[in-house]
Amino acid sequence: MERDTRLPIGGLAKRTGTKVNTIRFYEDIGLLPCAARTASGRRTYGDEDVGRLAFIRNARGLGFSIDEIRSLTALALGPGQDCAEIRAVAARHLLDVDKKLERMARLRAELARIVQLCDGGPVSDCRVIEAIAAATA
Amino acid sequence: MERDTRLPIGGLAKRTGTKVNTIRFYEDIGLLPCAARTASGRRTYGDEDVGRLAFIRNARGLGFSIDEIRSLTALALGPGQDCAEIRAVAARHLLDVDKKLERMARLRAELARIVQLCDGGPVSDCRVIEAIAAATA
DNA sequence: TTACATTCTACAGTAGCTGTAGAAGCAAGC
DNA sequence: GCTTGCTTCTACAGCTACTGTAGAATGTAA
Repeated sequence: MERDTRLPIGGLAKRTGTKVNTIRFYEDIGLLPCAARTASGRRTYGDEDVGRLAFIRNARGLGFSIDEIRSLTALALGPGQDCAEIRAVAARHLLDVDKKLERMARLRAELARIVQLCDGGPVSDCRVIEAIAAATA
Repeated sequence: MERDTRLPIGGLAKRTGTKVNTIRFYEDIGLLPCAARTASGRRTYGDEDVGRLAFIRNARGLGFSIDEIRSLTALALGPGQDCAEIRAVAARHLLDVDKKLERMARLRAELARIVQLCDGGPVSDCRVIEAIAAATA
């Protein structure tokens, strides 16, 4: 059985695909609790820390902001009947993502149109600059 | 006929939907040329400045970075036969946008799945936190 | 022991602005 | 002429979410 699998900060970094500096940064801003320290002052991490950091990284990967993650973890560690709020945070974020997607799709179309203005024609007929100057996106 | 329609910085700001500080920022970083000044030292802008700022704002709206805009204007004001390069900048940016869109669509799907884990079930069954912790996006 | 890797703190830099402080100018009303 | 209130000026701090660096200390392997 594996036990006492304490990791130094570099180990945690490798395990979670996070940079060492980022881990310290999360601790600084209170997103991660202060790490335990060895006698010489170095941070050590256990399984719980691995899980918590993995959660943070996944949430960031899903586009949650640091503040949203703060809310999520506060709710998750809180009284217990706040699941509706947790869902609300995620649902709100989903709406934001949908808005961004929509906006990006419109932008993409406009951009493609602009690039095509040049397609096939002689180089001297390029209207890309004018098209950007008149863009509506 | 309208002539001598010189604008103070606030007027240019309104005209182009840009904040005053942003205009000064663009001048600072050399994206806009140094503005002409009145006797008392205030910036004044003419039609050309309106056009150039409008171009910058549209390009930003299309997601071009400041550096890309720098390239575009340099090419546009340059020798003249660089249109292929202009198109290349825009096409490269389009590819970037496509990549981002793809990534966001995947993320959106994962997020929707997670939010749905809660749908209709009793509040105490919410698995959003666990789902985020195990997310693959 | 010597060398190299890792960690420590502390701080500067990234993009693209945005906001603020404090001083000066300007235009209108009385 | 004077006051009020808006705009502008410079200069700098702050925002998000990290990332990179310097310089010192500590750990590990040959």
